[in-house]
Parts: sequence; C-alpha cells; structure tokens
Amino acid sequence: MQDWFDLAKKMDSLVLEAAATAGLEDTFTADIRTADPRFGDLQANGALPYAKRNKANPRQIGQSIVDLLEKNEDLTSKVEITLSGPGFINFKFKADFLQDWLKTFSGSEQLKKAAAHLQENETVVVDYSSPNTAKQMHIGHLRSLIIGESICKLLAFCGAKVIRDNHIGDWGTAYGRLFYAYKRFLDEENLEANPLGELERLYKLGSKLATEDEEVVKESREELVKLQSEDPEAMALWEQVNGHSIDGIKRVYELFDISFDHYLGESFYRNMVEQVYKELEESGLGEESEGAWVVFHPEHKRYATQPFMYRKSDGASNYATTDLATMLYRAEHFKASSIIIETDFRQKDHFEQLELTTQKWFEKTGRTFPKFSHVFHGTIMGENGKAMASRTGEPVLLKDLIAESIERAEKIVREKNDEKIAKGQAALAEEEIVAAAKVIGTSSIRYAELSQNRTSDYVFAWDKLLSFEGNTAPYLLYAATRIKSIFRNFEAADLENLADKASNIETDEELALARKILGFVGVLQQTVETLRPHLLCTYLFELAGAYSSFYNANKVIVPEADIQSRRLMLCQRTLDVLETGLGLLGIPTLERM
RNA sequence: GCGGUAGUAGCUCAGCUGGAUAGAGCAACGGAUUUCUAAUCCGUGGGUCGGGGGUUCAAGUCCCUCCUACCGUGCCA
Repeated sequence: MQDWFDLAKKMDSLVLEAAATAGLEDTFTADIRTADPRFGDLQANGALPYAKRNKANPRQIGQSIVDLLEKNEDLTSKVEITLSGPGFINFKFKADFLQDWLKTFSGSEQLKKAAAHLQENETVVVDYSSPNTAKQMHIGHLRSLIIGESICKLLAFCGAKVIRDNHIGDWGTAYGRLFYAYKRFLDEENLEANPLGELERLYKLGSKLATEDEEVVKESREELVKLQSEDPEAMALWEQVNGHSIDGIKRVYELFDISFDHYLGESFYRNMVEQVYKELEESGLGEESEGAWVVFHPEHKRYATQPFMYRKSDGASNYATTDLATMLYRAEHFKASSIIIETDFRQKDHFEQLELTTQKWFEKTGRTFPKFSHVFHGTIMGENGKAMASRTGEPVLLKDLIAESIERAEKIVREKNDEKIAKGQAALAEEEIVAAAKVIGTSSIRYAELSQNRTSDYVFAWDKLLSFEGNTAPYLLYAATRIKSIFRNFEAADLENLADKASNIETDEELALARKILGFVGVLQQTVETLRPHLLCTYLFELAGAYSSFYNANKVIVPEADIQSRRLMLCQRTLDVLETGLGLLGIPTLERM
C-alpha cells in the first residue's frame, strides 16, 4: 500500500508497463491527470496523441492497455477501469481502496514522511524578501515575503534542504545621502523607537537636500567614496545603520513569524567582485562597450543587443556584479542544487540575463550550474487600478497593514461572540478573542496573497481581504475549528485507531470528501513543481467545501459506533490535511473562533 | 521600435501546460436551523473566453495578426 501514496505516479507506472507489454513504442506517455468527477478520479489520455503519431485508432490503443490492466487483480480490486470517448482511460477508485488509503496515510507525520521523497537530496537556496535597508517595509514588499516563505515550507515538507537567504540591498548608492543626513539631523530617540522610520526619514531628508544644494551632493558622494574604500569611520557608521535597519526589518518578520537563516546582503559580496571581473574577462564572455564591461548573448533575440552590464564605466560594480558573485557563492559554499529568487516581475530581464551569463560562465570554468528559477509576482494594485498606495501617495507600511487587519478581525470576532452569548452558547474568553483576531488578521493577509496566481497583478481591497466568506482564510479556519469542536466531545483514547472500528464509507458526501483528501498529494506535487501556492489554496478551499457539505448532511456523533468511527476518521484525516496544507501557507489553526 | 505579463459571468478570480457539456466565490433570487460552532449548506439565473484568421480528431490553452492595460528595454536595484 505504501507505494500508493502518490496515486498519479503509481497509475503512470502501471499504464506505462501495460503499454510496453502491449507492444507500444517507448514514445508512449500515460499523460495521467485528475479527471472530471463524472468520469472518475484519474484519467490517462496518452492513447490519443500516440495513436495520432502512429496513425492508429486511439480506441484500439486504449483498449489494448485496458485489457492488460484488467488482468492485474490487485489493480482491479482497487480501481474501476473504463475506456470512453475517443480513447480516454478512466480510473475510479473503489470505496474499499479509499478506506485503505485513509487508514494507511493517517496523521500529518505520515503525510510528511510519505511526501519527503518528492524533493529528497535537493539543496535549495531561496532568496526572498530582500528589501533595501534604510527603508521601511511596505505593501510592495509583501508578496515576495509571503510567497517566498510558503515556497520554503513547501520545499522543506517535500524533503529538500532549504536555506533561507535574505539578500538585502545594503551596499547601494543611497548610503552617501543617508550618511550626510545621519551625521547632521539624527533623532536618537526616534532611532531607538522606530529605527527604520528614522533611517527612512534621514534618507529622504538627505535626498531632498541633495536636489536643492550642490554642496550636499558633493559631500554625499564623498561619504559614499569613503564607505566603498572601507574607511574605518564610515564602516563603523555603516555597521551601526545596518544593524538598526535589520532590527527594524526583523520586527516586521516577527509579525508574520518568519525568520531567515542568513542575511547575506550585497555588502557581503563586495570583495568577490574582482574575481567576477577577472573570470568573465578571461573566459571571453565579458567585453568593453561604451566604457563599461558587459555581456551580450548573440543567440538571444533581445540580449544580443541589450547588454548585461556588470561593471560601470567609472569602474564601480553594480547589482549584476554582486548577483553574479552571489550565484557563485550559493553554488560553491552552500552546494545548492537549486537556486530560487523571488522578486517583482519587473526584474525578469535582469534575472534572465543573470541566468544565461552564469550558465556560460560556469560552463567555461568547469563548474556545475544549479537549477535556477526566478519566481516572479505581479503588482498589488489599488482600487483605482494603479499600484497600491495610501491616501498621501506613500505606500502602506506593512506594520500598519497588519495592525489594521487584526483590528478589523477583532471587531468581527467580538460581534460573533456577542451572538454566541445571546444564543446561550459557550463564549470565548478575552484572551481567546485577542489570539483569534491575531491569527485571523495575519492569516487573511497571507491567504489573500497566496490564493492569487502570483504572476498576475491583483486588486487589493479591504473588504475582500477581510471578507469572511468564499475562498478566504477565515473560511478554512472555521472548517478546522468545527472539526476540533466535534473532537472536544471525546476523550483522546476514543479517537485512536478509528479506522479499525469504522464501517465502510458509503454516503455521497463521505465518498466525495474521501476522494478530495486523496487528491492532496497530486496538488502538493503540482504546487512544488510550478512554485505556485495558489494551487494548494484552491485545493484547500475545495477540501473545506467538501467537508462542510459532509458536515451538513452527515451527523458525526450518532448511536451506531461503526458509523461514528468512520465519520470521526474522516474528520481526523480532513483536519490532518487542512492543518498540513495551511501550515505550508504559514497559517496556524484555531481551537475556537 | 523590440520584448514581457495580462484581457474568461455584473465584480474578484480558477482553469492542472492541447482533452470530454468553460468552473468557483461575491453580488441577485429561492430554500434548509429544537446546531456535533449557520463565519455553514442545498438550489436557480448569469459566457461571442478582447476581435479576426490559422493549425487538428480536439483550442480559453499553440501559431499569425490587430485592439486595450501595466511593465522592461546601457551606467538605480
């Protein structure tokens, strides 16, 4: 039974085996996918394209495979096999099999253990969030942080070794102006209370003064030159500013319960740029153009003429240089088999050029090029169709966004609680209300972010984000809470080994729920392959829907012990998958809400 | 100019990389509640998948061509 965890994979191998026995060429692919529930659970569509390529009759090809599969008694005891339409092979799992599966893969630990082979032996460096220092985190930083963290959790769950690396922008040209202002206008109290706010204020002040006064520009440039030549005094100030900056950033991460393994910002790579210059020149990839050093890719339609500049005409490095050094460090020091960078879609060109360049550079120097993925996301739009901003035109700060979300959530929790009191139901204690509001508030922001296809822009609307209906975090949290509420009627011992005491699942709602639970593995795999968490969200929403339908139509606590056991078992498995899935999105469940 | 990402129900979005009669949620309308938490469930109506052409057994999905929005395109990151 263990090899049935990944149903699509199992069916794929069985169909391929049958195809080979039937004498089909090895160009045959099973093409397993989830089927429309009308037809079954899974379907194999491979007969159609194969027949087309070989000018054969697809139904005959399909029939020859079905005939062979039918001879496998172990298989036919589990699955109903039918051929239909132009040559689709449909598989419908029998109720006994659903039951066996639920019995075998019980509990989130079991799920995790079984999932751990999907990405085993992978070492993945994930670069996400990566804000610039000396600026407060605002709504523009939200997507990378939330999506990146979820990707990390997904990969780790599937058995990968994950290294969370925050590639902060801490060595940019902004420092000259910041230092100029810092030395003259620092408000120490504010720095203590709100380090990022104060640094941002100083940076803006320095920038403003520079536009008004040539002398400021000159002095700022001198500050930057001192820093880049690693003048001790400038470095000490930089260390101090950076320390405050990272403290401020971490305060925001704490609100989301996120932490990084490394903060290897651009500054970390400053002494490796010489090696990049040298190797790119020696390998013949780099060339001088208009006074700067660049890489062209003649085979590429656009990058044949659009340069990848890694050294400016004044001899200084830029972010291409540090990114190249970063690729090298991640490959050699972390021995990454895969590198993922999560940013805004506007940096697509840069990362395509980075990938092409690094690939050639590593090839010429005999290094192994890890798998590279630039995972990008669209813009969060305001309701006016432009990038999200507050009334003053400034981007909304993340700490304010979360605070408002929690506040709104608390209001709703209190309203619902008052209704409970009015109906004479058990009310939530004050701490429970506050804790629930915190979970609901932050989870709502997270889920709104993750449930969107990341490549698209999306419209941010408070009423949608905090809507407690539809495909939202509260809907899922509520489903989990109802399950736990049922369990509170039992002693822990009553809930053990339910599968052994259960009769066969039989109602439509029980069967539909069981099928949905089995679908988790396929969705997990697809989510990890495409690095698109919204696939998991869609699934969890459907799972919660299947549970709610079941809950409304089938009473769990009933006099018949065997029926009660099987329904409790379904509740347990639903909760396992729900908690596991929500956990991968960074969302904890609640006991009561 | 070149290139990228989008355009699917009134609104917000899915659509598993070419599969069977295009799906959800919200909003609208009709129903279910002596509750294992109704923050729920069941049902109804709603579509020229931006327009046009093409490829094939099969196109929302692929190729061409227009239209619209946002974005990138040599010294910011």
